[in-house]
Amino acid sequence: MARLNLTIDRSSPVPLYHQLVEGIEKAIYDGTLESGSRLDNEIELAAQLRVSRPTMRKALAHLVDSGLLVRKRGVGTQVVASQVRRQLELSSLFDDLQRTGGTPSTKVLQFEHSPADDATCEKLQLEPGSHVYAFTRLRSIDGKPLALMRNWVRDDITELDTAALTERGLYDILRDAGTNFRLAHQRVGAVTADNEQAERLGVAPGAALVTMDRTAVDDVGQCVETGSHVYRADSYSFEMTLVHR
Amino acid sequence: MARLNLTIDRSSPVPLYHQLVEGIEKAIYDGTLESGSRLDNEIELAAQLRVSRPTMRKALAHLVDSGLLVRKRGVGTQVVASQVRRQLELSSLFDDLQRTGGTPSTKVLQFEHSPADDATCEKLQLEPGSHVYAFTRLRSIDGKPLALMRNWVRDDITELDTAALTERGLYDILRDAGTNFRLAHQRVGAVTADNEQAERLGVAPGAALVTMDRTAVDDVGQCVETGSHVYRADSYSFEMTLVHR
DNA sequence: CAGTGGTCTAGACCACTGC
DNA sequence: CAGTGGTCTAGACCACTGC
Repeated sequence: MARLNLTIDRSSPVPLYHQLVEGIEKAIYDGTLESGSRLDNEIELAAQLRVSRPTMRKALAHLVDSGLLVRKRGVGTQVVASQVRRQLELSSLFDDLQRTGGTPSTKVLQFEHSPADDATCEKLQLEPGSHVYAFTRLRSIDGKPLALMRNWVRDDITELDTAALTERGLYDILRDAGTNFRLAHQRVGAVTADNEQAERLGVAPGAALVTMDRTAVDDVGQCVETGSHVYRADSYSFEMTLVHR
Repeated sequence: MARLNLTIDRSSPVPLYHQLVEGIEKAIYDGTLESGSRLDNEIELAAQLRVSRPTMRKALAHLVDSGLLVRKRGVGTQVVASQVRRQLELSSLFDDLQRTGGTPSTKVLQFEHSPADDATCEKLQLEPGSHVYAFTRLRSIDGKPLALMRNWVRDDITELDTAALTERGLYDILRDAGTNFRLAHQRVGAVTADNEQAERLGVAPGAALVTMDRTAVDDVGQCVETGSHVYRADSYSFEMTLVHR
């Protein structure tokens, strides 16, 4: 039962519970806390680290949610098996593409700013006839085509154009314009490539593609963006970790 | 700004915060709390419902996590747009298949209880040469083939056989045997059907299939099960909601 | 039975938001 | 500036687990 050896900085603007999370994460990843090992009980941990029990609990709950710890009443708190943890990785929200490591590039195949059809207005919760940005991008990694992405974005957040979308990711642009994303709903499926998709993505017609439809919501409950993407199945898959509450 | 009108039962074994969650969920779904409307601030809500502020906060945090509310410091708490909520649905852990509504049936195509290969031992974190259950099932809904599922399960939880797997879902059996699932790591992708898969699933060779590989962990950090599944893409997709913390 | 996490309270102080 | 959610404390009591 390894004793935690963290230093907490009370003058830091970083919340105590978050310092605890980071410290424990680090201890798990560098091996101080071994895979499968048990932690002291939360009351003792709180005393050792000189924080209140609720603060300690908040940190532990966060680590449970992110899949690093499992807890059981009457039993204790354990570090989850490393085999599983290794898969978790850093799969944070919306950075699917960066994760792969290569250099991404984007080509804007089509761009317009025009009245949205009814289905799009419904999805983005806009008045019928509202204008939206609609565009199609081809995303490549190290020059190799990976994804064909069609998106619709509300036009009252920031101005979009082909140049901006070529230079930067959509979420990057929207975040800079003050959007705080909170929720995304995704549907992932499969399809075979039609002739156009095959040509754009450099695969044979009939090759398997991963499809992803997404709608994203910001911190004031507003639908900001909806998109319909296809990815080459030979070089892309979605990873996710489900935590049972 | 709709006033919440819930009744809290302090003699109930159901935790207060959970009663609050259920009450607010109900108010959202039956329209008492309209899409996009603002709730009173958490201190007032706590006073109205005669609970402490931390308890109220715990309930609200849960609703934020499940995608029904969005909060912003200095601004307030709002109900998220109904278009998004409608998609969230009840996508709880591991009930992917039940969700579709039809009557599921299962045919066990292959079943063995034998020493696992090294890759499987690694995944399930077992000593090399340990025995595991390995089996392949065909899952149909209303008689229509939907999924071809290959699984490996540790053998020290409960006894498995073809009859049990034909009658009941794997997770159902394992839960009954005392397993409390906590985590699952999934990878979802796409592939085209080979001849055998096509025949089993009743599609043409080359048709698109959704692939899913999963490893599941219980509440003591142990890997219980790993599986590799393929689904007909024309009748199946994965839905998920990502919440940004 | 002792050990553990789970729930709940009543408060204090603070940081961010929007006018 | 008033209004809001975010952080933190120190405690009480309870329910489940495994021996």
